[in-house]
Amino acid sequence: MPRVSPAAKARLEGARRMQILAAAARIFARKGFDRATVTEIARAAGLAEGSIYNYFRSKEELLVHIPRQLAQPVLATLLEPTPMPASAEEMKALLLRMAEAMVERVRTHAKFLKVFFSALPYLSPAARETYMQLLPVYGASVLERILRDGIRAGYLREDLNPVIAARVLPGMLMFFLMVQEVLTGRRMIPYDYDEIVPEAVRVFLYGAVPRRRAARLRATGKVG
Amino acid sequence: MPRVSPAAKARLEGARRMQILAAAARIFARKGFDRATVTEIARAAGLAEGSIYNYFRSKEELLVHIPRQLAQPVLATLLEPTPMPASAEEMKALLLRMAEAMVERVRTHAKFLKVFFSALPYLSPAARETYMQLLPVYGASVLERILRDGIRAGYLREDLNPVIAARVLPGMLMFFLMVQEVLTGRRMIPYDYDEIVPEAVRVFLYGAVPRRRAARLRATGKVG
Amino acid sequence: MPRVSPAAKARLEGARRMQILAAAARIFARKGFDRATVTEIARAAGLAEGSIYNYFRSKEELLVHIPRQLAQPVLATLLEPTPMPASAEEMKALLLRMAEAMVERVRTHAKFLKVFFSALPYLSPAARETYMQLLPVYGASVLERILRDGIRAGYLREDLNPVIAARVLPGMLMFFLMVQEVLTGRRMIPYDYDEIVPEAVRVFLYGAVPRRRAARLRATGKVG
Amino acid sequence: MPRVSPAAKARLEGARRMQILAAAARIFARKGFDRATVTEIARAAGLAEGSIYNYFRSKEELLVHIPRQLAQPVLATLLEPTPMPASAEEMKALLLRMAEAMVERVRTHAKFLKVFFSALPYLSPAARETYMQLLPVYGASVLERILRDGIRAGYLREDLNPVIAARVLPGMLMFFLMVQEVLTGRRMIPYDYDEIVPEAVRVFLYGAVPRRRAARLRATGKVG
DNA sequence: CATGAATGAGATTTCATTCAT
DNA sequence: AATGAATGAAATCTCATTCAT
Repeated sequence: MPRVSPAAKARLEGARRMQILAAAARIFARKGFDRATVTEIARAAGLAEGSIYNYFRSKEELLVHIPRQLAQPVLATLLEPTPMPASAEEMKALLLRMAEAMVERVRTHAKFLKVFFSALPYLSPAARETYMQLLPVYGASVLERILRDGIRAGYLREDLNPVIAARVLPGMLMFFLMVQEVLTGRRMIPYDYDEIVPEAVRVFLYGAVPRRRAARLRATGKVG
Repeated sequence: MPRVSPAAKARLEGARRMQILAAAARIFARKGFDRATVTEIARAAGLAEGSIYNYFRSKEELLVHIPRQLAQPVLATLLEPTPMPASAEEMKALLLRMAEAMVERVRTHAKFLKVFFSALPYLSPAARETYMQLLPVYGASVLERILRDGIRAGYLREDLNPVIAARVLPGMLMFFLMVQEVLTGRRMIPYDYDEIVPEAVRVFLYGAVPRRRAARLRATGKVG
Repeated sequence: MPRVSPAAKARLEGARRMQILAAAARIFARKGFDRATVTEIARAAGLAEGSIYNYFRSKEELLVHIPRQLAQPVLATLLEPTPMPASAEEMKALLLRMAEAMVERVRTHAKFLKVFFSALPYLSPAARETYMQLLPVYGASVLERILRDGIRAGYLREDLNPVIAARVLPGMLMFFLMVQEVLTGRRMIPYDYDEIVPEAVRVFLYGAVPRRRAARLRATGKVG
Repeated sequence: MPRVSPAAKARLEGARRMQILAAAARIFARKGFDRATVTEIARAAGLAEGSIYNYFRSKEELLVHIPRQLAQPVLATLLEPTPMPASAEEMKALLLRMAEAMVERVRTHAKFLKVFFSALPYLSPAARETYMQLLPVYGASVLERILRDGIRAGYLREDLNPVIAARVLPGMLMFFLMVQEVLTGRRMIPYDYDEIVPEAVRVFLYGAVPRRRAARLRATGKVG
């Protein structure tokens, strides 16, 4: 005969799991998966080493469950439904907002992403599969839909490949973010993100070549 | 009395070091830094474990020295002097060549990059510093110079920020490459790089917005 | 005020103890003393781990109490009184019956005997003493009496040593049984026990040497 | 280039293995497989814990290899080519010699056998398989051949089943030995083995029933 | 009494590094 | 310089036992 209701018990167990995962994420972020020790994680969670194993079968399981419980909110906001833009200006505003959100999220979760990228390549295939579902995180599919709409509506080039463009666009900032925030952890150029982000969006939308000249080039058929 | 001349000896020692580093890179790539064992590396190099320590002080030193000796050639070709483009078309051709080279190099060294990204965040500060010099590998500084020239020559927008643009441009492909080639190892969209690369370059140079419309928008002062 | 009478309470407690010991015996039999876990035993007994400790002080106590409560019945049937045989034929029939009973019992309790032999040598002296009383299980003393009677009645060799014979006879089958049923758990020769048992008894009674030849040898005084 | 000849190295390694196995056998014998610790075994062998693993892959492997290297001599002498007996007398002499050897060996290795029987039932199937090959140690197959020859030569009953007889004969002494020497470690009857062994052989060869009477019984068809 | 989460000692195993040869 | 056996610290995981509820 249980002294606490099953519901209360489940809630309590869930809380403990969260508490452990949070500690694990902290430690993993600080030292990497292989260098973090279970004892350390337990201490960080305010438990004894053995207690961890009442909630997770192994150290690897800790890693596998971190995103599911911890990154879920991040993923959620990233994928929340966005109103389709009706013009190039609206598109620009939307892209700016998305880019700013991306920057903010990466910077906030830089430490976690560090673990993420470190551990991923060497996890067991099963664990990797679990992680994989998190990867489209960078929102390529959302972008693709938006670009496709823009082309149909005529405010984006009709010869733009939305599949490819949706995959190269995020990288403009993401790679920079990865290097600066996740890998090196130090500022690489003397600009803030509120300068970098608009510039990236402007390049994406209008290109590096001056409009007049570009128009001329296109008119004479020299541009591909 | 030395049997071999000091020079010959140095050469021999250099060769041995290269041989060990090559083996280490292979093993690190396959299993990650922490999971690779010194014994394994020694065997792969055709030596006994103990012998490694005649050439490197520790396992970490192996990692630290890999880029310097191994990535040097990669870096070299990337940075080899390129004739400055004199027009947008030449610029486009140059960017295409650079992008293709980048794709080829990342794909060739995917396994090594895997280690690189895995190990980097958790290395000792000293080791990290060593690595750092490799990071501009993606050629940002070269690009920056090229863009600056283009602006000065007038075939790139005069309000383009060459510092930022040089950092966001490589990411367009690099992030995609990282995810597809290094992290997941599986194709993510049904396009080959000979379609992806030109599209990325085209977007960078001419933007996603149609030229005519863009020109008009810019003329009415609503853009930028 | 007790809700139940002390007597009822004692009965209940006794039942619980039996229930736990039965579960322990099952698990010990399956995995051996050291590899069985208290949790496992508790689950098999339909209790939680902690509850075990309300009835037994430790895991070893479980083992110590198993024979007393559980092996008692086994032992009892094994030692039940047998009518003395009056002739060699009756003796043969009796030995056959005893042997068959032994085979049946060993096979039935193979799992229990497995624990028995595994744990015995390493128990605390006290625990071992408890077990020891089970050892004459193989009924040597009963046999000895029967053989002694047979010699006195003249249908067994007068120079037969009943003490020794009573100890070597059971082994003919027991050792085979131990190896085949308890230790390896697989059939070792292509004969069933209904062929093996009579053959063993026949050898015991009439020997391996042909009667005529034996008679001759004995007559010439060469045997002995 | 090895400093020591491969032969010398192999010899040295073999010696170390023996040294470790001897220590393992001692410790296993004292505490049983599960309660013995690798550290303990290492200390007993005069090594550090880790060193054990330079010679054996796991603790279980230690157990598995003990018989092979330790019981090898025992087995060897047991299986050494024996001249086939040409008469019942020679057969008797041979059986006596074999039985005496068996007694001597069991008594010498009583402690090891204790471990052997304790651990066997719970080993991994693979390990058990390895052991299995040792089990016919008690010489059943050798005996079987000898009995078969005896039957063919006519000095053993032609209706004797050599397969069964070869399996029940060793048990006559082995079971007694197991109980007295291995399990309880104390003398159970007031006879020495130099009385027990001949009596067992005599019973096996000539049976418990007096020859004359047996002959008569067989003649009247009441036996067998 | 029943429960089962918490505990932490202890066991096995790995592996970077040392060092005698 | 090369070797690889030896080392032992450290890591993961198990499980008997306790104890608050």
